[in-house]
Amino acid sequence: MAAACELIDQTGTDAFSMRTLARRLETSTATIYRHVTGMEELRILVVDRLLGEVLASAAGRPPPGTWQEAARTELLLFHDALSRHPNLLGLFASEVPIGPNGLAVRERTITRLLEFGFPVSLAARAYTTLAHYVIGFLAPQHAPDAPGPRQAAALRRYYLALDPAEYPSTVAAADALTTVSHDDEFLEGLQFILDGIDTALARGGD
Amino acid sequence: MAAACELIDQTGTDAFSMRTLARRLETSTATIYRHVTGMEELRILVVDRLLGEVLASAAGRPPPGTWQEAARTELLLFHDALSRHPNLLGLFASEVPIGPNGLAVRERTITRLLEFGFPVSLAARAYTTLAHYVIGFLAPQHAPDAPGPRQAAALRRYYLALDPAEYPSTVAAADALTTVSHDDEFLEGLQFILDGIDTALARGGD
DNA sequence: ACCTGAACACCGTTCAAGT
DNA sequence: ACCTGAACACCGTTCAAGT
Repeated sequence: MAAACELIDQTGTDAFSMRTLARRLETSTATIYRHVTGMEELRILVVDRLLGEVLASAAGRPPPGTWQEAARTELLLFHDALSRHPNLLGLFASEVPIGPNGLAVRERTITRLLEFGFPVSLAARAYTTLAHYVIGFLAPQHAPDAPGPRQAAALRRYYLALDPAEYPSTVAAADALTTVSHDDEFLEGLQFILDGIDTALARGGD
Repeated sequence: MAAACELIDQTGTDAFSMRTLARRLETSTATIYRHVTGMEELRILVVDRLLGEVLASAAGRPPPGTWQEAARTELLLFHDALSRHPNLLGLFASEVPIGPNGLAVRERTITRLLEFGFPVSLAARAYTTLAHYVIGFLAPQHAPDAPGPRQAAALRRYYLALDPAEYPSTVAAADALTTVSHDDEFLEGLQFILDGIDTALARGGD
């Protein structure tokens, strides 16, 4: 798993294959099949390894003062771990992570919400919504050879070059759509969701 | 593009390749390269074709009464189009869709928000957050041979079989996490975001 | 008991050679 | 001008054969 993570970190998802991994481990592809059932399990285990980092990075933190703080911290830890391993992003789109570390992260987040008095059903819906947001936010970033800011600048130029008669709103919003920093955009979108959950909580959380 | 969409609809993303497409079109792969630059452009064009369906399905609808209604309608049209072509889901994770139909859908959604008095910056942030949510919500669904409900039932059994001492919150929330219908879950998560945007709008939308 | 070369059935992409 | 067979450099996965 360590070798697989390193390989993806260094060369990207596309160059990662059973064969390149076997070469790095100085063994053969057939030997890898003695440890995992196939490519799919390999990817699941790599994802779970990253979630292990998320789990570890939370150790020793002071307990959160509010549920919003708790939720924001959880999401930011996940966001930060993926920032350290941007090439792993593409692995998250396909499945609900249910490896040991995935379970532990989900358990911790839901527990935090319940501790702050959330009804179980609201905690569950809040959790899944937040999880969907963070996946959706991070998924497009892993486009090959898109180092982020450069892509945003290109997108901005593309929007600004559109015919303002046909696309008035897009042209007007070009800056707002593209020049907000990655981290700020993440936090601002997150705040919408947290405020919406707050509204539901105030209503009684049914 | 029609052949490519059909092929993916019928056989899934995995079985879709230059070779299978060429076979269906009764031509050779090299001929396809006379019309598109490669696999990536092909995927972008297929995505844009689906967004064309989204655009068309909105024609002739009555104008929305509130901005929440407008936003919900836009997102539901997108959601419905993907429900008709679940196998196309996997194509959405990788890039911001900027084909002609992608541009038109974005333009229409942002325009609606501006018409209801949104400041440009809030409209842009609302749009990107909603887009990220819908992508993140739909992305995991396209797992191969996962027909949805069956997978949810399996996930529920998996959660319920966990050690309640180690995963108390996950076990307690197992039902809430897995038995809500796909559509309801989508709408409930969406409502969090809409309420959060409402809060920002009431604050003045800065 | 553990490992692996070689094979099988695939990929995306290119290009010299045909019509 | 348009099309394509065949090639190139790859895949994931399997298994008979070796140590």
